[in-house]
Amino acid sequence: MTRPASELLEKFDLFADRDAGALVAIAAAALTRRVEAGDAFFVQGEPTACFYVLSKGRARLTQVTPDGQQVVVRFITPGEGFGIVASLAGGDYPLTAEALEPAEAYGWDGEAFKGLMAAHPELASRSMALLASRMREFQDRNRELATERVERRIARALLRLAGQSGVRESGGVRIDLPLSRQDLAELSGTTVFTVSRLLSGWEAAGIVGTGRKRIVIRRPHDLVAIAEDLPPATH
Amino acid sequence: MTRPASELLEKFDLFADRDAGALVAIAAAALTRRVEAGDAFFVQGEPTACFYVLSKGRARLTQVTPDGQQVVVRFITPGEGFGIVASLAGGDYPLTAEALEPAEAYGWDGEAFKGLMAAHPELASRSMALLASRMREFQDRNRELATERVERRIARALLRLAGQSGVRESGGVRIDLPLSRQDLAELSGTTVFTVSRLLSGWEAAGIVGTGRKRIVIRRPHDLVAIAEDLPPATH
DNA sequence: CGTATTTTTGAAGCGATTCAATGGACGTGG
DNA sequence: CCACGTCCATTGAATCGCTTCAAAAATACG
Repeated sequence: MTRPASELLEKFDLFADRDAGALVAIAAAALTRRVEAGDAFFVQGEPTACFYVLSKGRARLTQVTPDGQQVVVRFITPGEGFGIVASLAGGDYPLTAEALEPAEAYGWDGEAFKGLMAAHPELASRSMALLASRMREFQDRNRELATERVERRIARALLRLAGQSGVRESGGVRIDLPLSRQDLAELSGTTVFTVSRLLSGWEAAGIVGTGRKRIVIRRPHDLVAIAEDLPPATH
Repeated sequence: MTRPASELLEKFDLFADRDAGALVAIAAAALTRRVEAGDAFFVQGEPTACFYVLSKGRARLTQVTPDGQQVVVRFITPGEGFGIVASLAGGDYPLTAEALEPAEAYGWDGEAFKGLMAAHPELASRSMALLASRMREFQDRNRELATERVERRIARALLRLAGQSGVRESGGVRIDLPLSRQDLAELSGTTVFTVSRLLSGWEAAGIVGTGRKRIVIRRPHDLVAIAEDLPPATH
C-alpha cells in the first residue's frame, strides 16, 4: 500500500482549493489500490470499507437484484469518487465497483474520511455538494424511467456518457468507454435487443456510428432532438 | 417569523444527540413557516432559499417534466427534512414541496445551514448520513423502475408508505396520508388506470381495503409476497 | 342537492419484451 | 497467419403488459 503524493490530489474536484497542509494530511491517510480489468474494488453486499477516488482506468458501478437482474448505476472516470454513500451510511456496499480496464484508485477508510472531514470543513461541504449533485442525477433518472420511452432514455444515456467520457474525433464524438449494448440496456432500463434495434436504426440514419463496445455520436443535435422529443431536423 | 424552541428540535433525527448549546444556536438561526393545505413551501424552478424540517402536517415532493408530466418523489412526515439537496447544491429547487394539509416547518437559509454545520461537525455528519440514506432509496427505486413490473412496484410503494406513515388499525395498517390513485401512479411510474385495476384486484382478494384517498393494508404478508414475487401464500 | 373530483371499467392498440437463431468481431493457440 | 472458440451484436416473429381514450360510477363538499 503506497501513498499518493499530495500534489496528485489537487487535480480532483473533491480536493480542489484545499491548502497544502490539508492535502498532505489527506494524502497521508490514503492508500493506493490497483485492480485488474474485470476485478472489483468492492462487491455489493460485503461490509463497507473504503471510499475511493479513481486515478487511472475506468470503472462501472452495478447493482444486482435479488433475482439476478443487473443494473448499471454509472460509469466512473479518473477524478470521480465512488463508495461515498456506503462510507457515510455504513452497512454493506449497496453496489459493485468493477474495473473495466487496469485501474488504480486512492482509498480512505470510512472512519479516516470522517475524521478528515471534521478536520477540514471545506472537504465536508464539498463532499455534500457532490452527494447532492449525484442525488439530482438520480432524481432525474428516476423521472425519466417513470415517464419516458426507451428511445428517449437511450438517447439521453448516450448524451450523458458523451458529456462524461466523450472525445472529439473525425466525424463526431466517441464515447471513450468499453460500452456494450448490454451495458447501455442496463443503464437505461431496457433489453439488449431493444438497444440493438434502435442503434441500428440510428446508424442507418447517420446519427451514430457503432462497433463492438464502441459508439460514436455523429450528429449530436439529432440525438438531442430524440432525447427531447423534438421534431427531427430535416437535412 | 417566530423561532422554534430549542427543545422542539431534539425530537428530530437530524438534531438528535446535539448538546443544549448547539440546539439553542440551531434554533436561533431557524425560522418557522406555516403553509395552508395545497400551498407550497417552495416550487420547482425558483431559486433555492431554505432547507426545512417539517414539524406539523404532511407534504409531498413532486417533480414535473418539461412536457408537463408529474412524478411524486416522496412524501414528508413530521421530523423529516426536505430541500436539503437544493440548499447544498444551490441553483434552483429541483422539485416542489406542497403541503397536503395545513403544515408547519422550521427552515434554515442555505448559508446559515452551512455555517451551522461548520460550527457543529456532528450536524454535518448526520446530514451526510441522511443524504446517503436518501441516495440508497433512490438507487433502489431506480433499480425497481428499470427491472420490475408495475404490480411489484406498486406493492413496494405501499409497503414503503406503510413503513413511513402506517398506523395500526382494526384489521390492518392504514396509510395515514391523503393518497390518491394518481399519487400512487406517479410514485410508481405508471398510470391511474393501472393502479386502480390492481388495487381493485387486491381488494377483491382481501389484501387491501380502499377508499377515496385512503388505503388500508389488510394482509401485509401477501403484499410482501407480491413485492418479492413469491408464490402467493395459500389460505 | 348539485357540482367537482376521484375512481372504476371496458375496449383497442402499441411499444417493448421474450425467445430462438444467425451473424460478425475479437483473441488465442497452433 | 489462419482456424477456432468465445463473446457480442443483430434480426425476426410472436406475445403480452401496459397505456390510451372514452365514458360512467362513486364519493366528497359546499
